[in-house]
Amino acid sequence: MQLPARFNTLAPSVREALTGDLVEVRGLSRRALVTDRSMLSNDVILILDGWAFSYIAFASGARQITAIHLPGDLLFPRAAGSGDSEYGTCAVSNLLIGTLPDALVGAGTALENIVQDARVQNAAILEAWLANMGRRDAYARTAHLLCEMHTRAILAGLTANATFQMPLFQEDLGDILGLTPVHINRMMRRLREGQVAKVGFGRVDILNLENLMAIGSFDDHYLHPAGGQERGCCQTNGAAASRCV
Amino acid sequence: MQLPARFNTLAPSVREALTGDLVEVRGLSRRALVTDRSMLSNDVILILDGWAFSYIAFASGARQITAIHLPGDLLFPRAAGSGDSEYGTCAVSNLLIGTLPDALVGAGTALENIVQDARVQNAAILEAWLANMGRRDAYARTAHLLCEMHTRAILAGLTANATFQMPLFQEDLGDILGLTPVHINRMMRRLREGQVAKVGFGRVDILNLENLMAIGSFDDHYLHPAGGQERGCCQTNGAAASRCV
DNA sequence: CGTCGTCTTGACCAGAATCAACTCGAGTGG
DNA sequence: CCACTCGAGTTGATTCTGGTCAAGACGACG
Repeated sequence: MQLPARFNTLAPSVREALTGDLVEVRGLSRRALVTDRSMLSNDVILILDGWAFSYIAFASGARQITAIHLPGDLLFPRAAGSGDSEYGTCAVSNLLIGTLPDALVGAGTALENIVQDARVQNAAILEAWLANMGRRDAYARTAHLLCEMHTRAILAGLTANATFQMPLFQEDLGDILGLTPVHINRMMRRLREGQVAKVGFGRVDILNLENLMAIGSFDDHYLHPAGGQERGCCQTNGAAASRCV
Repeated sequence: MQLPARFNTLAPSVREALTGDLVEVRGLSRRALVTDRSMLSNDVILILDGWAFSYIAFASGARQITAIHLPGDLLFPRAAGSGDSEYGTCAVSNLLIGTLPDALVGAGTALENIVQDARVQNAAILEAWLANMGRRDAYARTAHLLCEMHTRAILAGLTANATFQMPLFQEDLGDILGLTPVHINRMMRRLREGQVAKVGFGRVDILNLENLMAIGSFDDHYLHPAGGQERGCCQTNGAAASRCV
């Protein structure tokens, strides 16, 4: 069992625990649902290879993608939803996943920290997405997403340069960013014409990363564990938010 | 120490653990920052009385509120942020909070389940907000938020009917919903003129709850622990999402 | 009484949605 | 082998939701 590159820095004992605790490793094909089987428990799903995304689908037909999962990411499935909204997770590309049973992941286990960190990380990304949607226009939003995916692709060991695979349709991107596919297309054109990034054929080529980051006012700190090396670093925050005094 | 109504159903032993573990109970005044002191650890903050919200503030001056905290809610502070975004939590009204030390909240403690549930709940709300912003127009979004706050006010024991205090400015509501204060105002007028809800003076009066829920296509399941009574209930999900086959 | 902060309203503008058509490549079947 | 379909991407024309700008109302407070 080859673990995702994300885990390369872990202590061998933890890597072994992770590998050993995996049950029900299985492959899924493009666009298959991953959350139909593991739903009856608090088991955690580990992405071993490929991409997936989680979404909320409304009865109206609208869909909001709430998370993208890359190799090494952990996924905490939710009950299938009720009323006019359905929760789900589905494979973007061909996908290899494993299940970590509830019991092996909770209090006092070797994996506790990993799982906890993943929860915190997932929440941080969700907050960043919320801020992205609420407070940036379509162009900046698109740029920000590309920056995030680029950084995460590097962290997942999927690339070392400015090119990576991103097997999402423009319609998917729209459902991530709260835009229509047509408008995603226009934003992509704008990025292309500005020599900032080329997106298409399931691939992203970043032509001018600095520029892209500026457009999306991207700051990667939310993708890294708190405070760099030290966990929970402190800094007195004199400035604070101007509106909260 | 009077615990929020949310905890009334807990076993007495857990209530005692909760009360006993609280350190540094303190009061804050309107609009004071709560995250400046507890930031140096993974301590958890419990809202004892009053409202608070967490936000991300951009260098540009824009702000996105990422969570509203009511009495009984738990809050997991994040480092103060860097680059062009600042994270923070501030008191909406006068606020009483307590701190639960990291060590008393982790693996094997009496509070483990409570804390875990709170994390899951916080994530569920965040996802609902994301979907709200991404896939509903301003009117529906506003209605949805009012429904959520109403349900949560009931769960927090702050009201038993269709009226409750909500000490947020229209500017705050805008920063929750990704709208301008002017447009929030228009949506409030529309709700008022449609005899659906009256919002103002720090108070919400829901005149027609059924209608309000319909406008916001509100479904409260995400505010309740998984599956109602049973934890992690299973239901085979034949329908699934139409676009993920 | 004047100032300040919040709410309110109207007029106007712009960013994104909508609608509709066309391109292009991959399959598919006659 | 070619016509056909189908799905995804691309583009333009038009509409409309929500933003921007600016002014006034109103209550709290010094």
